[in-house]
Amino acid sequence: MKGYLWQATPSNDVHPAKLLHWESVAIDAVGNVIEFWGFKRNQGRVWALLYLRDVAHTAAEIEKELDLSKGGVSMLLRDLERWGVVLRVRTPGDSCWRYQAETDLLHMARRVIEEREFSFIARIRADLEEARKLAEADASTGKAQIQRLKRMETLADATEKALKLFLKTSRLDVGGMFDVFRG
Amino acid sequence: MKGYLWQATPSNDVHPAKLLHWESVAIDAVGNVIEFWGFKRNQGRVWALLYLRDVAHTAAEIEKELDLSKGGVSMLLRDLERWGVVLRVRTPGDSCWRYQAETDLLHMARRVIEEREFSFIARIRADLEEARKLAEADASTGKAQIQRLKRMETLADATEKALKLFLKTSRLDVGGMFDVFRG
DNA sequence: CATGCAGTTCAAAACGGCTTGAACTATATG
DNA sequence: CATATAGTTCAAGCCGTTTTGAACTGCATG
Repeated sequence: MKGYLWQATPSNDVHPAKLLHWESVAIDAVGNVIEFWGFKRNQGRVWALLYLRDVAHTAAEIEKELDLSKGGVSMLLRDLERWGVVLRVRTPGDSCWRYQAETDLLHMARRVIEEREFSFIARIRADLEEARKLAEADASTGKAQIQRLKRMETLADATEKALKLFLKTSRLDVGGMFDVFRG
Repeated sequence: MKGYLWQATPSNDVHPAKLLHWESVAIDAVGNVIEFWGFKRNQGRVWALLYLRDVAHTAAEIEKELDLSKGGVSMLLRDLERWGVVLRVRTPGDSCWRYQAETDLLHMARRVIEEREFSFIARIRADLEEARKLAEADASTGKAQIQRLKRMETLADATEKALKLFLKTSRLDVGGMFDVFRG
């Protein structure tokens, strides 16, 4: 959840490798959702390219199609592979790796978010609790202020609860997508 | 939902106006949650200061307490006022405005997110739909690709559904907080 | 083992959002 | 009306994140 003022791929750009127009529209759309989920736009774009094409591509091909740098592609693929949404395969005769899309994105988004966000919220709650304890220890603190600190803790609680429900929901919602994304 | 590697207010900083240590811990914690919700960290900090102190402050005071710039405070207050979480009051005798916290933050967070996110998701869905239509119009598109484009639309659907539930939940969760945050 | 291409690394550049601060406008006061 | 102080605006600067590209490593092949 951040600022969402992305550029809308107004047209086939100047250096297009061979991406069809509709491909780039779809690929960028996926890039935007995934960015919304807190990942890099280009992680989503790489995955989307591989998923749409349904053919294992080499890093060099991805680089040309999406107009990214060699180093960038390498790092993006490493992330996607680590998260299990892209598979690195070596066709028997061929001497270099090819990459292909694997499983759906939300599956991985959930996992990553789960691990990332909860420690985040836990930290906030810990800070608020610490603040309250310090305030309580300080004789000059008014009763009402302690009240307000406690109420702020509810803010963290509510956020955590909401986040939990969010993840649980996306698990259920996506239940049907589990298979939907294969083939 | 973005990267959450914030600095933990390790100690009373160098130029503190007169913020107590526990105050700054709490204020920063609120800044962090609110940033998580997609707002500016300092919007949360300003609100938190006013809420914790429960006394109307002048812009100059806020500026000193939180070590912000004059211009920054002006803009932050404008946003908070627009969202209805901070009230601008003028005490009879006094010649300058004072600001005080009003209602809880989640109330406003929900409203703003609601309006912001849905147009965001709508846009993504529209792009995916457009891509699919273009692909369908192109004779060279394979059947399987159209399938995959449709499946990508489920990604937007699932995201939207999850978001809706998220907001609804936060509404329920916060139901009890509605009053909790007053006085 | 020399050559060349695939893949990795990382310092530096590019980018984007946030904040600053100086110039400006508005408003109160004598 | 002159002056002072509060509040606003916005171009420029700052800062964190992402991307680039050149140097490097590793591996396959002749």
